[in-house]
Amino acid sequence: MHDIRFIRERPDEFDAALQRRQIAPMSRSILKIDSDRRALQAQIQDMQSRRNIVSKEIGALKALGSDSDTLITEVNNIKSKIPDLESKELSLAKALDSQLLELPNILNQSVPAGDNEAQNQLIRAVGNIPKFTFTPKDHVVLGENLGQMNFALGAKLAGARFVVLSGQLAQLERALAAFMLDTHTKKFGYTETLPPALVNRKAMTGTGQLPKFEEDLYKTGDKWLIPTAEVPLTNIVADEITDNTALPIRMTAYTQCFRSEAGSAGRDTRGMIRQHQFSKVEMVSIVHPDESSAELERMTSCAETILQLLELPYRVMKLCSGDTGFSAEQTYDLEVWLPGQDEGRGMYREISSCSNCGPFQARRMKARFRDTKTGDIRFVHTLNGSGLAVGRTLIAILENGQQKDGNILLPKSLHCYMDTDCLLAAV
RNA sequence: GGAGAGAUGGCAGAGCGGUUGAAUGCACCGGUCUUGAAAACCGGCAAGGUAGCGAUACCUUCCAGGGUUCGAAUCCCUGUCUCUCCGCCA
Repeated sequence: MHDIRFIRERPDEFDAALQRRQIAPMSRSILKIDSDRRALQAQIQDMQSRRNIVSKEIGALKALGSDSDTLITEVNNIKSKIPDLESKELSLAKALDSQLLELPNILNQSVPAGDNEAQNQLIRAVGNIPKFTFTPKDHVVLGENLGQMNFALGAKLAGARFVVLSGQLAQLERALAAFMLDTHTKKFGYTETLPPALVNRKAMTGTGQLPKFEEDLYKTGDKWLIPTAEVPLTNIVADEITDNTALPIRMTAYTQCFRSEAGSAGRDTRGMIRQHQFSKVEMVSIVHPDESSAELERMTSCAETILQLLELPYRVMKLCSGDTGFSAEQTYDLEVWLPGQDEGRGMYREISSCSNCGPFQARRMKARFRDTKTGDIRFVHTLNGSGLAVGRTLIAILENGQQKDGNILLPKSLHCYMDTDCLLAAV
């Protein structure tokens, strides 16, 4: 959400920021509503003030046993006029709110201009792309050869975009989650957290999924299934005022994530790349405004460490203006190398996304901190990042570790979690 | 699911129709004292908004939404959540 005072003071700057998001100027229409509302508000406040004064006088007169009928008439007269003005004021406030809630975050200056992912900026590539003496297979073939990845069964139980893992692959999923959580908690100081997987409308609005992206979400009753643990983790600080001394707050969680994938019909239909349900280890940081830029770099490197420890080659991309998400000021994507994609030619695929949301989410959810020295109360900055998407990591392990015979060599970091260094093909 | 109790400032906790935006304690901030610290003492300290250059004034908010009243933290209704007891249960 945007600061209305910023729009009042610097409407041109605001419109320019919208422009970068391919949105037409809005400051004029927003400020019109805003000034109408404030005029109404001033009028209401004058009446309320008079009402309060007269009511106190009535009280004083009653205490003396004097007659107060004229004053009561006056107050009733004022009161009869207030509700109408209030309802007008309320509808303007709602109009303003609904406009502001649907506008995306202002991009950081450093975000490169661009229409789509093709214009994202390569920051660095890390690790060696494996060379194969044979045409590498994709994870679907590898998983089915292991006899432990069954898409037909997923379809039978739930429908398209579901899978059933079994045996060592099911264990691998659990091993990866444990390995990631252990790394983030022990090495990087994140607090392991197990949040609800269903949340209310308020939480979804706080992080920015609602009101604009309802169609991407699954809903049951009056609750929504989380599309990412970012939602419950970030909303932990909603409506709170924490002392600056408690910052930064760093949390990590392993959860299932649910996405309707409404906008991606036909894309990535093969394999486990894009499922309705997937698991992810998420990192969330709540930080002082001065620290959020550095925290984004730190968080990104936490996610990178996982890839490095798993010996997976990847690259870091800085998202361009057209590819940066609604709530983010700035985003780094980590893309892992998947040698089995594109008929065995291989390609990079997103496996993590680390974003600095600045005060955008904090303002929506009223997450603030108090500077105990100055007494100032300000909005915190929030960041979130995947560390990592577990299903896609599993894919990467299979495709990068594959041998000619269909066996899968596991990275050293996982040996103790898997009690083996290799998955053996069943066929 | 049944029966009761409750929801007040960062926390604990008074208040139960008007002078209460809210006692008191803790925490926090400033100061006195001290070589320094602790203790003690003094002072400050809710949030959001509107108007104003500003001192400041005013409005709203005591879980949320309705209602009663000239006036509601206080009374009534609904919802949400919490606690206690009983039942059921992974």
